[in-house]
Amino acid sequence: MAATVMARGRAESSEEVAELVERLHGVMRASLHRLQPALAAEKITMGQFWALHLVSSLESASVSSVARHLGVSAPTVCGNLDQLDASGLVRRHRSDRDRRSVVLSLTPSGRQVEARIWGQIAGLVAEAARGIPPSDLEATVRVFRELERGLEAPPAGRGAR
Amino acid sequence: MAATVMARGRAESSEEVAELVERLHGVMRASLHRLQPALAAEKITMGQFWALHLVSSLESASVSSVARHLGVSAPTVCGNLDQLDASGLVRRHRSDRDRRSVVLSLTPSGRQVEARIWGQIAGLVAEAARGIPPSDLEATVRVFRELERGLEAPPAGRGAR
DNA sequence: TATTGTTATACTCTATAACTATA
DNA sequence: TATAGTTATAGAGTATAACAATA
Repeated sequence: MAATVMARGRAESSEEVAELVERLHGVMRASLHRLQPALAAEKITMGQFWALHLVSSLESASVSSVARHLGVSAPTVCGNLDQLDASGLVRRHRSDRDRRSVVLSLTPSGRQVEARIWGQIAGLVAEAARGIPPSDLEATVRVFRELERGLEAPPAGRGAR
Repeated sequence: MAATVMARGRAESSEEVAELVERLHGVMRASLHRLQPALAAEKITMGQFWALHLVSSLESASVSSVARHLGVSAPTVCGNLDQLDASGLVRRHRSDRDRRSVVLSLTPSGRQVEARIWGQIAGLVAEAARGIPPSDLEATVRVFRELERGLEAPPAGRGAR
């Protein structure tokens, strides 16, 4: 019955998962290498770019909200913002509603830099994805949505062993 | 004719690519966070693990061959190997055929550590992939093989803009 | 001269701990 | 007391440059 199918499915997907992990690692390092010239041209690092991207994406970005969405610590984001601030790409100002909090916004220059780098990233991946069937790309997006969801929360209460 | 279809396909996949990039980033950071306890338990870092994994995978691993396969510099690998060597997980010895070259091999302990961590990674991903249709996983592996291939070599001669 | 490995150095990313200001 | 942001510090990962030994 179903158990046989399950067992076969798991044995197969184990090798598939192993290959996926290696490819994921390979794609990440290759992307970073390919993106380096564009980042260097904008005098920005990858960490700074992700902070910039989140300030751009979030409704009302604060240090802690950016940190939360990126899954990094507040001091890390704070450091990235120091550099973005110094480069004139992001502005900080204290909130009037809660004076502990800092409201982040992009400068026009920050907006341009974010758009250019995001365009480079998308172009790079789109170029590498040339020739891949759209249905495969759609499946991949579905898989990654699910993987991210499944990896986010440590399944605390549920003993996996 | 085909141009219309192409244009539509590109506009659509542009958003798809953007989401894929964000999910990729999210999955990477989530995996690293989830893997931290296992790495800490083995007193090993992610960089050391990938070096260990390549010494394990390559036919006859040398510093330069590991560096090439990981896409990192020789000094980086050399440093990782220093630590793996000090932890008794990897052994180095000069090649007799070419005395410049160093032949790398896993110790029994290194083999065990590699297997345990690789198992953790695979288990983590397999758990997160529970419920994903096998056909979607297969498509994803195809996509990542192609993406890695497409990202590897800078398309030097071909002006992409 | 070219290649393999190593050391020296520097910079980024990351985290934890401690501190300040505010709530 | 708790929270937002920051500063201080330290460890890991990365790279380039300079060097040693060998080819």
